[in-house]
Amino acid sequence: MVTKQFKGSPEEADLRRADSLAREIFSDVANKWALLIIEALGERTLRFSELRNDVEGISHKMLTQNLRMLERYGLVERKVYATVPPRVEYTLTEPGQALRATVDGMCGWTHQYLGHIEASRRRFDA
Amino acid sequence: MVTKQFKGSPEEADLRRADSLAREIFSDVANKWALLIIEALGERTLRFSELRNDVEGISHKMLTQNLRMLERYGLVERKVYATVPPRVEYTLTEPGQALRATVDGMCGWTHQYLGHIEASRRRFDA
DNA sequence: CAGGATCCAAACTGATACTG
DNA sequence: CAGTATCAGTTTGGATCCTG
Repeated sequence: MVTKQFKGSPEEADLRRADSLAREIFSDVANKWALLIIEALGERTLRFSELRNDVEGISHKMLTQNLRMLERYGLVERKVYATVPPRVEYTLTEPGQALRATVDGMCGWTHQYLGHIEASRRRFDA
Repeated sequence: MVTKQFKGSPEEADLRRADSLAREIFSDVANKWALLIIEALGERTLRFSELRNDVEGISHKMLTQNLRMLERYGLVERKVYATVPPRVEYTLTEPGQALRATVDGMCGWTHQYLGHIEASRRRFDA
């Protein structure tokens, strides 16, 4: 839609594009694996295999896929060392660190309301 | 694992259970639909059909499914009015509001780094 | 070791039909 | 109106095999 006619001002158009872009980014980033990777990277740099261990339950494929996405978005930096065997390190960039701050908030929230949620869940299931 | 032997103290056991529970909650809540619903509910109460409109792109099925999950976790309250036609309203509970605060943070982050991300993406795709 | 490619299972979607 | 249920089609995820 909104392809043939355009009723609003150019500024309105920009806002709409920005909104849909923001929404797209949000949809990509707001998935558990991406956020758990961000959280795992915390302050320290990690290798692919270390991430695989730290982010419990993540598959090889999802790790690769999400790392590519995060790299593409400029949230993590990928550093390849031309050694044998190869060594690849991932580090949060500044935007990545900023995101991590909010993810930390979510983790804190989870722990804070753990008891409440567990109780509510038990109640609901009865 | 950790079923046959248990090496640590009982306190350690509790911490592990809490951690795996926290992780479970995080995994459920940290998906785009749940977070977008939380965000949409913001301060105001919304009906099912209003949510369907506000959370752009969500399917009937995913909306129902996520609302049940959020209700089960005690993050949204579901209020049914026995009228014809029926009216069902969803409101954030206090824990839900607390979560929303962190989701707001993520939304803010998205808008703040919009330009940076878009640029990085373009660079990566080249 | 890192990660691409492949195949199969599970999850999501959209449409539609049915209930209270 | 607000669901539940179901079906077909698409997408996503996991496991495995292969390479530099």
